Amino acid sequence: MVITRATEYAIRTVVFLAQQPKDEIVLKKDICRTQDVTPAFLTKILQPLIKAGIVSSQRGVGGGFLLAKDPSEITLLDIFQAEEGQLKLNYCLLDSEACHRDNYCSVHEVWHEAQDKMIRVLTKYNITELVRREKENLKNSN
Amino acid sequence: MVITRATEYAIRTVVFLAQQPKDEIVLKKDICRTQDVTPAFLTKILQPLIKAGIVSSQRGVGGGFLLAKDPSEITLLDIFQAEEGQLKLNYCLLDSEACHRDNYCSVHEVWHEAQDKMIRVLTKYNITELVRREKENLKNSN
DNA sequence: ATTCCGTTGCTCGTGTGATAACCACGTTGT
DNA sequence: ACAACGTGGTTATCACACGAGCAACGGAAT
Ligand code: SF4
Ligand code: SF4
Repeated sequence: MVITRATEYAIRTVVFLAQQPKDEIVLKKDICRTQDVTPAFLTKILQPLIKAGIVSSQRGVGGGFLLAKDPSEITLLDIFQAEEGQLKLNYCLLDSEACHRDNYCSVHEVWHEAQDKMIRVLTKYNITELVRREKENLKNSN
Repeated sequence: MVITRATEYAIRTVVFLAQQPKDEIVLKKDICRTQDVTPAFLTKILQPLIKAGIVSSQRGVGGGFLLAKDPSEITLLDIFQAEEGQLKLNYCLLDSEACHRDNYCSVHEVWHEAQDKMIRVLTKYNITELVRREKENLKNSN
């Protein structure tokens, strides 16, 4: 019951990209340096983000990565699901075949409610908002 | 990001015990039969519940398991934490040494909020309530 | 002696976190 | 054109931890 390091790094990466000037192409090694991820691992992490249409990439000299869409249209849930697949707290929540008790089980309903609440929080703030709040946090700490 | 089978079975077990007449001692094999768990695995699962003071056990002839306290005082979070330890969605949420960014990171706050919401749901209903709702669900489906 | 639970150790498979080798593509200098 | 170089892309592999489950033996109660 904990998010993977891949998801954590993916979020850091997207937030970092969103902090750059719009359409600025960022080198992999710059992401690595600033976000404390190794290049090899970041390579792996970026692919799902690209496939999910969150990040796009450019090969060759002057290549690198940049956001594929406006950060205000990206949520933490998008990044999470790109890395870990559909969010589910228990198997019975997605596959109705998973447990024959699900039509009367009251625990099922509680997991469902918990999951809904969680998804709501993860979609509540987009990346633009998170960047704004981070900047504000830094300003206040000075 | 999914609860373990151990937690799932532990919850089933506690709910089952709560459905029995008060202070009725239940055999391990009866729990297994009704809740679809193997005895060997259930043995392992029950120990944390006993250590957490949720279930108590009786050895010897006529022995078995029963709830150690009133089901109205047991929440799903209690059972979860007995099996999986402290609930945390990301490492930075419990250990403040885990990430040096935590004093300004806005994502940290979001995880915190998501976790709080989840904990609130898992403590909202006690086992007595869950048993009542399950009985009601069964009645309505007939 | 019997019938229970408790403890311990083990297996086996899968997932996580990470590395590296090699491939494919774009850019640039000639 | 084209070759060299600088990027990211793909794939295979690794060590390790964890999840899920099994079994053997030990210990308490009756
Ligand atoms: S018993 Fe309830 S909570 Fe558990 S898997 Fe079945 S439906 Fe889901
Ligand atoms: S970057 Fe933020 S969310 Fe990620 S571990 Fe650090 S404090 Fe937590």
